[in-house]
Order: sequence, then C-alpha cells, then structure tokens
Amino acid sequence: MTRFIAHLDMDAFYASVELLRYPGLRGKPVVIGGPRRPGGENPVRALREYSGRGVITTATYEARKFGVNSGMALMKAAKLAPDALLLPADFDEYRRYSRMFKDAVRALAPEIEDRGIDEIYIDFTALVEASAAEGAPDPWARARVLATDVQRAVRESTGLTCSIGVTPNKLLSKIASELDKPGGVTVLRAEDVPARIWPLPVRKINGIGPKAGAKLEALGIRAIGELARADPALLVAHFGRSYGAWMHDAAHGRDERPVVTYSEPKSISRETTFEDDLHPVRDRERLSRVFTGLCVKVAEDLARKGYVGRTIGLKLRYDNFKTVTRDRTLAEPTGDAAAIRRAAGECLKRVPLDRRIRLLGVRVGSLSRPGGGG
DNA sequence: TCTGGGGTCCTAGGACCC
DNA sequence: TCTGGGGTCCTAGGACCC
Repeated sequence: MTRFIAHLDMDAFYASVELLRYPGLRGKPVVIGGPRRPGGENPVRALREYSGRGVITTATYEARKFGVNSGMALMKAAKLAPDALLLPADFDEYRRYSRMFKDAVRALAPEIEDRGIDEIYIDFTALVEASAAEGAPDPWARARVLATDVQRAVRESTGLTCSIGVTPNKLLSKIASELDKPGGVTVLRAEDVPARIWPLPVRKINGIGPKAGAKLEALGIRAIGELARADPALLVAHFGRSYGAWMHDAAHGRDERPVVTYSEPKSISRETTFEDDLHPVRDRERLSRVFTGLCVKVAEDLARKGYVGRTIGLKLRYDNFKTVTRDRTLAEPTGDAAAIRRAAGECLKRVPLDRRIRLLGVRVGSLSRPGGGG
C-alpha cells in the first residue's frame, strides 16, 4: 500500500531563531557557532575576531554564498567571510522553538518521528485517506495541501519557515525536502525517481557519508542513477552484504522503514574539547577536575531525565585527532556521579597516556529507569 | 589557523553457556 | 580424546547523522 511520508526540515534553524532576536541582522551573512560567553550583553561580533576551536553549526543563506557551511572550522570560515557576523549558539532557546514547531505540527498531524532539534518525519497516510471525500481526487495533491497547511502552522506558531518533501518513504522525503529550500514543498511519486533523484550525487542519500562517498567515487559512481545501475554483487564486494544491498535499494528509492513516533534514549554523554591540548602528567589536576565535572553533568542529565545506567564509558581524543574509548559494565545500574567517576577512572587506566589530550568525554549506556525492570 | 557536542547503529572478536 | 553449533553479553572502533 502506498504511504504518504513527509520530511520537514527547518530552514537554517539556529540562525533563523537568532534573526527573530536580532531582526537588524536580517539579510546579512550570519554564522552560529562557538561557546556561549557568560555574562556578555550583545554577543554579536565579526567572524574575523574569533579565535578557538569551534565549528559552524548553522550559516544563513547569505553567509553560505561565501562558501561557508555547517561543520566548517570557524577559523577557516573567518578566512572566507571575515565580515560575516558570529553569534554563539543558544541551545536552550533552539530547544524552546523546537518544541513550539513540533507541537504546531502535531496538532495537525500526530504521527511524528523526532529526528533531532530541527527536523521530523510525518506520516500523512491516514490523513490523506481521510480527506478522500472532501479533497482533490489525486491523493498526492491532497498530500501537498497537507504539507502547505503544516508549513503555515509552523510559520504562525514560530515565525520560522521550513521545507517539506512528501514521497512514499522516509529516504526519498529526506532528499526531497532539500530540493526546494528555503520554504518549498516538493512532492515526488515513485515514478519520479529516475528524473528527479537519479541525477543527484550519491552523498544526498542519508546514510552515505564521506567515506562511502569517496569509495563510490573511486569506483566511478557519482550519481544516484549510476548507483542504481551498478552491479549489486560489486557493491556487496566493496561494502559488505548488508550495506552493499542497502545502498542499491536506496538508489532505487526503496525504503520500508516506518515512522517511529516513540523511542527511549540508549545513552547519555558529555564531552569537552580543550582550548589547548592538555599534557596527561603536567595538566593532571586540571584534567581530573574537568573529568569529575563531566561525571557530575552526566549524573545530573540522568537524574533530570529519570534514568540510571550500567555501562560507563570514557572517550579520549589525542592531539593527532585519534580517538579511543573504553567502557566498563557494572553489576548494578547507577546514576551516582561518584560511582560514574570511579568506573570511568578505571577506564582511564586502560588507555595509553603518551600524547597530549584534545578531548575528554564520559558516557553512560545500558539505560533503565531506576527501580524499573529495565 | 582544519576538524563541536550529542547521539544511533553496525561489525567483529572473545568469553561463556547450553 | 576430539569436535560441533547457536546464542548472548561485553568491549572497541568506526561510520554516520543533526
């Protein structure tokens, strides 16, 4: 049976929330990133004044014209767009707007899957069928109307715009929502895949990242259509049975995953990158203080969300960006900062400390609700 | 001036049990 | 004395996503 699945993506979400606060910045190149300065009044400054290890979380469309984008180091972005304005990220505020837009969508279409702070999948199937009597004869036309209704609801509740793709599955909708940004609605049927999807680069498929993309390129496969026409046996040979077969299906636009409206967290973690790499011996005290602080924060997060966990993990990144992890599973779950610190401390003893340290992180997994059966 | 922070899922080997 | 599978748990690393 045909499903009608939407993917909604907020347009330049963090930056757009900031523009509501600082309307004077509208139309200017603005970049969000870097840590929040405690106590500062107007945090807006030119990107060229930045120094540190932060990356861009969001750039306005005006800033993107300079070639900067999410994930780029701010220091590098400062070279490309020194006059762009830099604002620190304010995640509490973005989470507030996230709740607002999701509540507005839920009031119209309750079947929502959360995919992070600024995007969701929506299952329109039941609503499209229910509107058969009073709407247009073509169900896809009715799905488009639903999408524009959702856009309007989001705009009225938050003042923000979003882009929506509507297709028979999540994979295609995720691609489609990007095709007419910002503010567009893109409707794609299965028969539109060759014309609309196949010309796109393979990296547009959610699940094909930098590594797989480069490997495909080396095989001479750049467009999704080339991936669709590739010999499945060749893909399996290079990427393994599961991933190779999935890739081929994805290129044909096949995806049966349901919209999942509820899920429990699997782990809760905190990590921090130091402004300068720390020496494991000389900076031992500072390292230890930060370490304990991370454990306390994780414990607070667990308590606030109502979880305890059995597996305590440590993450360490060296100055050469190599990352190691160690973990230890306890007999009983805990949410106690001191117990987490003890277990993570044992993990630290199993890791080589012969290089400077760039990042330290603490994670708690195998979560359960305290007193609950798991 | 390289490369944040919070997540999920997958793989693979070894231990251990039946 | 030698030889099986299968299943689950734990651990480490890596790819990927927002």
